Amino acid sequence: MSPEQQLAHLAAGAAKVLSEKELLEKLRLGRPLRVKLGVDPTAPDLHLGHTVALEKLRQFQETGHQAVLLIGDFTATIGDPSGRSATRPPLTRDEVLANAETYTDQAFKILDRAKTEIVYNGDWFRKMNYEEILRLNSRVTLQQMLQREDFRNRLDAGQEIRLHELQYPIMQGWDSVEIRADVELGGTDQLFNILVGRDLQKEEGQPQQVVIVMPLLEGLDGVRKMSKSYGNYIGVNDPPQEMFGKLMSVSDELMDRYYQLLLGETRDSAGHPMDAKKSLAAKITSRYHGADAGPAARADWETRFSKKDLAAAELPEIGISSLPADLTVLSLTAHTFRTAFGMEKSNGELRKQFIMSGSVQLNGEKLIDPAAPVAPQPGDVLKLSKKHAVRLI
RNA sequence: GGGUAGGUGGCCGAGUGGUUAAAGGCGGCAGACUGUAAAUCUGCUCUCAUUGAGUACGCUGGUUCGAAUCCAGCCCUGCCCA
Repeated sequence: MSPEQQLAHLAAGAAKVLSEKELLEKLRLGRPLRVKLGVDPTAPDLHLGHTVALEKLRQFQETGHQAVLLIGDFTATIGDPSGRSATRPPLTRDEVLANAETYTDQAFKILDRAKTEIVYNGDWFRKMNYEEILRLNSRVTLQQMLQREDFRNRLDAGQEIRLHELQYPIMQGWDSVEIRADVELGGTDQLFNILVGRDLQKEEGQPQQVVIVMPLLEGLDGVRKMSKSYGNYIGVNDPPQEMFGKLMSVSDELMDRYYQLLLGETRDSAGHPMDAKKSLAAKITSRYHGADAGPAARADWETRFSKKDLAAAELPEIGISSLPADLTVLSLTAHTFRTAFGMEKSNGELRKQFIMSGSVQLNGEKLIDPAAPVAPQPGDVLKLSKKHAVRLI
């Protein structure tokens, strides 16, 4: 590919490229560019929001450039204040390292492991002494930091900003110096941090990195960005059925967004929105679970939700022998939620919401008395809610 | 260091001695309707138990028959001043 073709390919879908001109110049150097993507292992699981930038990194990789995946093991113990209205609780080092492990494993569902350089910023930050930290800090002014929207907002709203949070952009910027990054990728919320990297590189006499920021992917609620802490995410490791199901629950508007950001396509507005959504869900499920997984999840989903044929659907199974003694509707419901779905529900919640509302059904028959004894047989289907059902074996 | 405002349930936010487990909103969950969409409607939303009980309004003590509400000390945050 010519530099010009590369440029078009690599800039596609970005919210902002600073600047295309600089990127073109770098591409014309004819050497592999060092493309940095920093990941913040504050949560172990990668979700589709992360994949937007990872996909872009892969495009660079496929075009012959060097992907540098920076694990922010040190910075994660601070917590990136980006886009946050409150201080984030810090993680311990062990938590961070454990997260980083699963994180990279999942990242390599997208990236080519053999061609990816992985670096940990703890490697340099842990060695810094106070003198060096002061020197680094002296290069940035408070005013510069306060240009950042989220700091500014918090300041204006009278919310606390702890000083260590101000360090985050500086540290992220220093990472770029250490890596000698030619390009840094990130979400739009990373723009400021990435720009700090440019400043620091300039001071160090390095060529400045090109900034490519990708749009932020909204989470399942369609409002806030996808994030583990909002609980509105689709994990890369979510099982196929769950992934498919979550995608089916998004609004039509959000579906269009997902088409654009995750598939790089525009949704065909001719067909029924539901069909478009099924197609989106199948494609994404296939992407992370293999080509067969999407169609399989789709067929399964249709059996279960379109035809409402629970008897024929793939369901989690629960052994009758594992059930507690003196089984009542209440204890059966609690046990099933816990073992099949890992959900702890209070008795009041189970009683009032699930049982007495008629949500809990055994083979389609409502079990509305929490205290009533039940004796499920092998093959019975226990439905807890529209989205939760199991087969007893 | 001084002054001042404040700290209420996941969040926001009422509440200033007693029907206050604490109005209202948001969020969340369940149901109806549907396309597991949107919109709408209904119910639930501290915990345990069948009516009932326990725990809860920054923390610790105190006043009182009774406190989220009054008093004292402490901790924390914002703002103004130094």
